[in-house]
Amino acid sequence: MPELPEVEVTRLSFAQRIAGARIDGVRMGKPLRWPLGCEPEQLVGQRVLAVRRRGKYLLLDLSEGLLMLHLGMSGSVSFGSPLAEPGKHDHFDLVTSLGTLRLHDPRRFGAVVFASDEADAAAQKLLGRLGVEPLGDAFDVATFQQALKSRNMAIKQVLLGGQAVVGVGNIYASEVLFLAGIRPTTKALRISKARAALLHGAIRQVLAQAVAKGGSTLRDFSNAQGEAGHFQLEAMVYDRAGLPCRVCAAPIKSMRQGQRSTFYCATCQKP
DNA sequence: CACGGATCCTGATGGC
DNA sequence: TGCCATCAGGATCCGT
Repeated sequence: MPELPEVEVTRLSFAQRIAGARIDGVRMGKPLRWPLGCEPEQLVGQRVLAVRRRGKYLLLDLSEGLLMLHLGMSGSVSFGSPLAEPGKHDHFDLVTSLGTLRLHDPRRFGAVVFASDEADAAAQKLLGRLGVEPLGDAFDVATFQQALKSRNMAIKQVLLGGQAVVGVGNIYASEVLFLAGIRPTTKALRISKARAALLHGAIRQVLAQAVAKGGSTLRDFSNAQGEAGHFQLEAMVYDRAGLPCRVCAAPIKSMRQGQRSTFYCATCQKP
């Protein structure tokens, strides 16, 4: 469910409401991808100062530490008071004076990890190698062109890799390449500067628009207040194999790249 | 180092 | 209460 826009929409939906809250308790369900990294009691009594985002991670700044949340493939967050009794896929509750933050994650590829601060080894392991934020000023055309020049890999794989830029997941990778007119299999280092500039613009445009519209998701995305996103109504290629291209009417093609499905229009997107 | 693949887990879907 | 194969929004880890 969660690519960068969904994570950001989730953040926006509860960051203000949880700010200043005192942590009163922690409830853990089944194990997630990684252990919490501290005793749950260590969190109790701390304050949640702010909620930030880095890539697809939600970062809760605590009065004495940092709590990193990742939604994996199937995670979603809700925040409210009171919340219903935890269901079988609710694997982490942070009970606070202002409401309960709950991670619901059927596949359990998500994680909640504590670090004493951002320089902590636990934080560096997860955040240390992340690329530049696509919606920030540091994501400039020249740097992006440079990053592509060194990669002898299909451009779609580079986008998913998270080193040239973070936050582009499997859905938006197909969408962004369609908008830029670039075939997903094109090697990154063979993309001209002009086309790299187009791709750079497409990434910013698509992600920013998805955030503005409340996040995407084909099936079940909703923010922490339970409101659904609308981007799925506008996918140009993702999950549209065999359907006519919205621009040229040629049938959308699908293929596998690195165990992930890719969708593209062979007419609109050039190698 | 760069790259490709296996891997974690549960649920939905479709073919037979 | 049918069974089995395939696929799903991520990304780390490991072998080459």
